[in-house]
Amino acid sequence: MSEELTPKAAESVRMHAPVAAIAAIGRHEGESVILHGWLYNLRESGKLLFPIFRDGTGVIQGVAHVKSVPPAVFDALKNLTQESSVVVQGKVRADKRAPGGYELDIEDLQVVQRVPEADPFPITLKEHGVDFLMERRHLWLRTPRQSAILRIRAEIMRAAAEYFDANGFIRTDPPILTPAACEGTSTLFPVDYFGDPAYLTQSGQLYAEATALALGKVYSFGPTFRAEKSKTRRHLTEFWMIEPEVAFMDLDGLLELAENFLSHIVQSVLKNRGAELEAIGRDLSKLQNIAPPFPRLRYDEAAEMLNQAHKKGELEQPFEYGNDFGSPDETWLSAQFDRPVMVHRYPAHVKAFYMEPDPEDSRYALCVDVLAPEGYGEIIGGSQRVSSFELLNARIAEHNLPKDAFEWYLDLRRYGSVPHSGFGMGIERVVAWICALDHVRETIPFPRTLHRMYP
RNA sequence: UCCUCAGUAGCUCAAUGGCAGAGCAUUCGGCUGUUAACCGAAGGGUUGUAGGUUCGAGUCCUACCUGAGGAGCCA
Repeated sequence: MSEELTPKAAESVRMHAPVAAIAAIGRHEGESVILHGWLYNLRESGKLLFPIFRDGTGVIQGVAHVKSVPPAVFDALKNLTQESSVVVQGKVRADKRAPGGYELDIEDLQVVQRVPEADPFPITLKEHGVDFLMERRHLWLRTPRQSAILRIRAEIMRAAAEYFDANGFIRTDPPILTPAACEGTSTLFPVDYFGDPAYLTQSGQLYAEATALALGKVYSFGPTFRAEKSKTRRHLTEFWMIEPEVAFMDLDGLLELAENFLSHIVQSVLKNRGAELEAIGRDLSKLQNIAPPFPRLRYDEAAEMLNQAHKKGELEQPFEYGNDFGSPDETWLSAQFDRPVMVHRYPAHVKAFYMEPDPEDSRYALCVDVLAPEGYGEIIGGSQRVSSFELLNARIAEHNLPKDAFEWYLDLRRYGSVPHSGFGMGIERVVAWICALDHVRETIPFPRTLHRMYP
């Protein structure tokens, strides 16, 4: 292998031009540039070749006529196979016929690795099934649509961290390995920790509460794991969550934080990744009106809306007051608004043990679920946390949780307890909504689902 | 865990119980502006597995395997 690379590296000495990224190639109009990339597709028409190159930033069509390039370059181009890696030099020319506005008049070509035709790149430009693509996720990522989604994902993560960093939050990441089940073992992945049982975290929240009482405003950002056998377009067993936690913040403050935070993310994606959104066919008008204030709905009001919807035949199943919303309920509710809707004050008994009861009516919890529009359902879940030692202690007992494992968590109420609130936002669901994808498996480079661990 | 659906060429899919097919991909040939280019030709099959019904099964029946969609649970 090394003897094959050496002469080719030497050959590149003959190329003299700046290396350009396709996304920014317009800056070099009229100039010769070098692209580092791969062959995306090759069309030919007699003595004219139209190779399309991609470099990870975009796609551009090259043009080579048999008389315009050296015979060796023409032959090498003509014999290129899909996804062969190349270094190509050409002159940038504006062309109205080109989708990106520019074409490359090819001058020189160095083939880094030619994909053999006996074993061609499996993902063609035609349709493929989900199973086939998921088995080849490592190659599927090279397609324009998938790489655009990953760029948008990266922008969502960047903008999310930017919002907190710019507003006085300190990033404090929780452990991934946790010593005990927080809310029952059934949803956790067990691991062997030097002979002792340990679990992959299903939420950093409890730890974020500790760091919030140390630092005031904090957030954590990392992977979380759920061993539930969920098999839907909204679930992964490994997903990324960003979780702010703020000391002295009540539920009203949390609602404001959530709407400002989400709006910042959407507006940042529109500003910095508009081209990618258009490339995947996103209707931008649906995102442009994502700005505060978001509609707020008490659980009771939402329940009433669901009942009316059922009477009108818009919902198949009747909603039973007192239950948590089912998936079809959330989908219907979120489709009623042009921006995320914040449903708050659920019945306490359907929510987690650590949620503060509403002082005006203790049957309700000071909690909120944020449902994304266009039927995307829950993207944020949060609450004001129980601040009373006595109440939290009683709740832990009621839920038959192992008290020893929660001693440190109770300490947070023994020593300088304050009202505090926080939420968790699932990154993949936000990416799915902003990109209008029908499945979260396309929102993360290598999804982990119930039946898939490869690649 | 439950419900529904699917599995045929490398891929996407056809085939009334009666000869295993098409488009794309690959190879060869043609074309000086192609836009998932097009035109012509070639190669390519243990119809998911096991059993059963039948003169005859890709097709009907049973079980299993694999995957997908949904429910529950959740972000």
